[in-house]
Amino acid sequence: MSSLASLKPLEDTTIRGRTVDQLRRLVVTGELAAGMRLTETELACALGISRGPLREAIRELVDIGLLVSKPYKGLFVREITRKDLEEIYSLRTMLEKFAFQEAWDKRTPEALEDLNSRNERLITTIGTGSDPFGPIEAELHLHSWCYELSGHSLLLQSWNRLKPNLQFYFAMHQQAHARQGPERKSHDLYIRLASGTDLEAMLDHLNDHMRQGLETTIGFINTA
Amino acid sequence: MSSLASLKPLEDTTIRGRTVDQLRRLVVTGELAAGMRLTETELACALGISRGPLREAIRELVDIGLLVSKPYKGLFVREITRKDLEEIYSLRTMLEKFAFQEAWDKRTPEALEDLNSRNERLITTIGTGSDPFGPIEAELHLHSWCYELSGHSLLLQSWNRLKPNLQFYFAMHQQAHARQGPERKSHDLYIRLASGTDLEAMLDHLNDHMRQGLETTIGFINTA
DNA sequence: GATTGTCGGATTGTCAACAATTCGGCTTTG
DNA sequence: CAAAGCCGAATTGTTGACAATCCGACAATC
Repeated sequence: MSSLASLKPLEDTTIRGRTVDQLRRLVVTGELAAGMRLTETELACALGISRGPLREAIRELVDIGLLVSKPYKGLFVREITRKDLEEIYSLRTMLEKFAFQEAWDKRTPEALEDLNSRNERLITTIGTGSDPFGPIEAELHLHSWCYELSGHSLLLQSWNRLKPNLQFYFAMHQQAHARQGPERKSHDLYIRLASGTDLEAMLDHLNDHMRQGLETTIGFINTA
Repeated sequence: MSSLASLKPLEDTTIRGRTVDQLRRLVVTGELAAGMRLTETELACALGISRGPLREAIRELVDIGLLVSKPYKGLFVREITRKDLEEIYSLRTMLEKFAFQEAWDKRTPEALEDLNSRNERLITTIGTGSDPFGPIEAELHLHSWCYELSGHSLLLQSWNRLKPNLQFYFAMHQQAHARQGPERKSHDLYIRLASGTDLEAMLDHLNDHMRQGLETTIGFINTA
C-alpha cells in the first residue's frame, strides 16, 4: 500500500498533453515574455510537431487564460493588468474560503499531517535556491490542500484553472524584483489556524492573507 | 448610436465555433441522451465536417464538462449524479453571492431596468409554450444579470462555464417530468430584493433560492 | 484630403490519409 | 481451471498539404 502511494502518474504520452505542459511551463516561467507574439507555424516548427495537436494545446491555454489568440494576427502571451490581478485574487479568496468551509469537518489527523508535510516542503524549498520556481510551486501545492480535502471536484477544477495564472504572475513578479519568492514565516499563521478549531478565524485570516499577497505584489504593474 | 447598439455580433463563421454551438445545443436539449456513446468519426460524418475542427470543438465541451472522453473507448454525453448536482448548486450559490456583492454598488437605474426587462422576458417566455427550452434560457439570462453587472470578467467566465451544466440538467429534469420549466412567481422575491437596499437579505435569499432549486429537482436522480 | 477599392503576404482554418495505441476476447500454458 | 500472452478490430493521435480569411499598405476616386 505504501509502495503504491509513492507511484507518480506516468507522464502524458500524447503530444498534445506534453505540449500543454511545456507551453504552460514556458509561459509561467516567463521564458516566453508577456506580450510576446507567436504563430502556430513557428511554434510547431520549434517544438518539432505538427500544427494539429499544437492547436489543441494552444486552445487549452487560451481557455485557461495564459495565451490570447487574435485571429489572423497571431498568438500572444497574456499580459496582466492591475484589474486582472485584483480579479484573480478576489476570486481566489472566495474559492479558498469556500474550500475551507467544505473541508473543515474532513480534517483527519492524516490530512493535517499532509498539510504539515506540504509546509515542510515549502520551507525546505525556500532554503535551497537552486530552482527559482520551486518555492512558487511549493506554495501553491500548500494552498491546494484545502481544495483537495474539500472533495468538491468542481471547486478543485476551478482552482486548477486559476492556479496557472497565479503562477504566471508570481514568476513575473519574482523576476522583476529578483526576490526569492514566498517568505518563510508568512504561512505559519495559515497553518496554525488551518489546524485549529476556529473556522471563522481561518476565514478572516484568508481575507488578510490574500489582501496582503495582493498589496505586496501589485506595485509594479503598469495600470494599463 | 442607437442603430449601432442594435447590431448583433455576426454568427461564428468558423466550423469549430458552429460545431461547439451545435453540440452544446444537442447536449443541453437532451437530443443526445445522457450516457450516449459517440465517436469522432461518426460525429464528423454526421455533421459533414472533418475531424480536425470537430476535435477542437469536442475538447472545449469536454473542458466545460458536457462530454467525457474515455480515450480509445469513445466519447460520452455526461451523466449527472446527485453529487455533481450538489456541487453545481453549491458553487453556483457562492459565485452568485459574490456577484451580488460586487455588483451591488453598480446598480444604476438603467441596470435595474435591464433586470426588469429580463424578468419580463422570462414571464413572457413561460407564457408561450412553443419552445420548451426558451424558459430555461430566459431564466439563466435573468441570473446572468448580476454577473455581467459585477464587471468581474473572471467571475463572468466562471459563470459561463457553469451555465451549460445547469442548462443540461434543467432540460433533463424538464423532460423527465414533462413540466413547463420555471414558475412564474419564483423570481418575484429575487427581483424585489435585487432592486432593494438590503444586500444581506439578498444574500440570504440566494441561499434559500438555490437550496430550493436543488431540493425540488434532486428527486429523480439515481444516486449512482 | 479623406474615403473607398484593391492587392500581396501572412496567418489561421480545414481536410483526408496514415500511424500509434488501446481494449476485449481467444488461445495457450502451467 | 486460473492466469498470462497474443491478436485483430476499433478508436484516437498525428501529419502535411491545401483552401479560406484577414490585415495593412498603396493606389484610385470623389
